[in-house]
Amino acid sequence: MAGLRSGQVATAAGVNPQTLRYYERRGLITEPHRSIGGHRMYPPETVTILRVIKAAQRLGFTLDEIADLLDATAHRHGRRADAGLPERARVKLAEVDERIADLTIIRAQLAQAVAAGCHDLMTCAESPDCPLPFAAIADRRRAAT
Amino acid sequence: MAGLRSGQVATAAGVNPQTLRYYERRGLITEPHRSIGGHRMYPPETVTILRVIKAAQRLGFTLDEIADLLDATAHRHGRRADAGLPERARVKLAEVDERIADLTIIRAQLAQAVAAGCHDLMTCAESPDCPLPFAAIADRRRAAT
DNA sequence: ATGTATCCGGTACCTGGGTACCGGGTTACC
DNA sequence: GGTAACCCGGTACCCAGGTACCGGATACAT
Repeated sequence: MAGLRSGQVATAAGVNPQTLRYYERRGLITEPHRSIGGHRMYPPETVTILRVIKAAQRLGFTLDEIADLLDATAHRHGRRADAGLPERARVKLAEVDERIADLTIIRAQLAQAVAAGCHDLMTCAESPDCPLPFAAIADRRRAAT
Repeated sequence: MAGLRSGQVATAAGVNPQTLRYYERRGLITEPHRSIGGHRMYPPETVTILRVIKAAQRLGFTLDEIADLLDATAHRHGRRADAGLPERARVKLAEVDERIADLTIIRAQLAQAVAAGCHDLMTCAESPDCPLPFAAIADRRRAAT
């Protein structure tokens, strides 16, 4: 009846016990009941929630986004301007596509450098024959995930 | 004759002036000469070096790797067990391929979630019909860049 | 010679997602 | 009822790659 202790939950979900407290601070899991002595006693579904969090992380959602998503789930009585899962998944999908496109360009450049036999960055930088883009795209900063 | 001041170099290379000092600490650029008053006076090729660094970063090399690469360039009198640019580029290329493969799987899962019309993570987690992998792969941790 | 722009070193802070350590209190099992 | 294993809150630290702030000194143009 009492519930699971933090160590049990952590083991069952495959996470570090500290992570539970961290997620609690971040608002990803709700504060569990406490034993008389102050120890956290978790309901069993917490393990599922943790698995959901980990699955969502693998899909590229940040902890903040996941918190929102779980929140939206929790009190899903209608309106709530923030988009639900389907919408967010579509947005994330677009982000992933963009990231793949970025990496594909990078891949091509690396392949060219290998093919051209660039043996030294500084020499390449001064040679007009080097395929590497030293003339910086410079501006499109911070690629995601 | 004196050389460029840090602000001039930073502007020319499109980086923050603080970044120059940071790179110096990290061993990416060598300590420049100083004016009588102690101000750094850079040789003009520093701008090229910075562009090279930025280009290499875009290709996915870390600052430590770039430091090594520039180092290897600098005193390239023969032996030196650490691989040169061609070898490193091949390794990095493989890493990028792996990352693209990862993202492709993620992309497919997101697309499935969208197609299946998953509307709520917690509900999905309990439904056997949901395509999302809640039963964690869990172990293959920390995907790169 | 003076005003303004720039630079100095040192230190602290940022993002994101945790992990580690501490001294002391609680539970569980025999 | 002892004792081992666990948990508490609080704080500090980790990764990478920077950025920001500070008081004071320098450089350069006039």
